Amino acid sequence: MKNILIVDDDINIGNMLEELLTKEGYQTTRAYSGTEALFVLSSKRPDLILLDLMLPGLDGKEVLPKITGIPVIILSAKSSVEDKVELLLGGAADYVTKPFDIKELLARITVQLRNASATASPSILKYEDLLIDISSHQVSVCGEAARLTRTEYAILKLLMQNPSQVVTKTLLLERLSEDTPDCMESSLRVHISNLRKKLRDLSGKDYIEAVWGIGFKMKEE
Amino acid sequence: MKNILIVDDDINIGNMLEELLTKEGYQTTRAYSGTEALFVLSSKRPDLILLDLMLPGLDGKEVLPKITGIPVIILSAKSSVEDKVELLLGGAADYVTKPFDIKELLARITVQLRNASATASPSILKYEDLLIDISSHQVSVCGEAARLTRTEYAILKLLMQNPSQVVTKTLLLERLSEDTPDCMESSLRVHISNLRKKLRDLSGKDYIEAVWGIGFKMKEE
DNA sequence: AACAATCTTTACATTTTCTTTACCCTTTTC
DNA sequence: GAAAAGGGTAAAGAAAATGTAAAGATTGTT
Repeated sequence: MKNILIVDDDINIGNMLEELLTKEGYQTTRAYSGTEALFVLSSKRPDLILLDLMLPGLDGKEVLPKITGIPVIILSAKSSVEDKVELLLGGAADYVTKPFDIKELLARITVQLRNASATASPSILKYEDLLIDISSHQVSVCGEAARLTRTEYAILKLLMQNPSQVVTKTLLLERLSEDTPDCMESSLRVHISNLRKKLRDLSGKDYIEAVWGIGFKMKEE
Repeated sequence: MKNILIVDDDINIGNMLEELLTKEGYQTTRAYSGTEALFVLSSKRPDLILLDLMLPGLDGKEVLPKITGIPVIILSAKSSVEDKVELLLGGAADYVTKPFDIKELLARITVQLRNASATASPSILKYEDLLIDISSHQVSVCGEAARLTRTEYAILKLLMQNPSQVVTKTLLLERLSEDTPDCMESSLRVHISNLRKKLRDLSGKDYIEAVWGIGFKMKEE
């Protein structure tokens, strides 16, 4: 059953939405401010978020960029094109102006959930004896927990998300520099070396294969 | 560069969209009826489709279900909720009513292209028993993976992208020198020889044919 | 401020790939 | 048919990319 987070300080609209969505067979969660929404998200991962723009405290515009991986439909009384453009380009999946038609909203929710399930990424990655639990950020090798640094974790995750695929050095560097701004190729080599060593110490195997001139990939068994 | 198919029988709106999208850096293709749209799609795969509803002959509603795998934004003068719901649930990615704001449309196009690139489908080149998966940088010959060097991969890819065409030595050298600055013709010959050998070891066949004085091409079967 | 964990740089060994060279074969040209 | 030019392959040396250890720089924590 799909779970939808409703973020709106207006009790009436919130209740109406909750009742409507429940009747349609969705589970709902409520939040009444931006900060509360983020708090909820720190422990839960709903399938979709309905986000009002005018919120007490943290504004909807400020909340949006902090949400990743979950489609957000903006619900707003503001119908200015500038707002729409800003939020759509800022990561919103759709923008519906109040007052909205209930059936249209339901249809747009369906569209987003349809998209999301097509893109859905599993929360547990498995590759032979390697396991990554994305949500808890944990890695286990042959049943034992591995202590990886943030960078090592990011590298392994990227490789395991595309098994049997070559992950280019360029892509790796790009992703890693989201956390740490500058990362030379020499540095990447060292991280991979360290990662290999940790995995080897726990399993005896080498899971990572270099593809000369291109990048790295998980070894075929 | 992203390609957008504009399906609209209204020349003025179509021209306006084409000009606008071109200015934004998109490639555009035009179709003026539903049947023409489907005809275009039988040979081309644009990244996104802007579909008008009221079309001569085959209606937009009838065209939509025949489109799969490409996001469709409906552009329509009809603003009735029934239409919106029907089309959104019927597979449309978004629904924009005419008259629309240009900036909003561009933002919604960006959103759809953003979604689509996340779901990126593998692009595969095929030639008899040879397969290249461009996205994962893999080559398989008769089902078995081939270990090609960067240069060998580049040569094979170039040949397979233009099958039945002769790829000139000049062009090959030009492309190869993107990676490695200096590459003489003698060197190219050796690369092709090595490539042939690897393919031959896996398949028993020789796929590459020399065209005297000009360059190389894939052998006709 | 001292400490620990992590990341980056440096340096060098190792491995793979690329280019050159040499020699032989095939096709074209006269 | 002989000379010239184009193409195929093997082998060796040159160049480039990778693997790893160790030292220096950065960051965050107590």
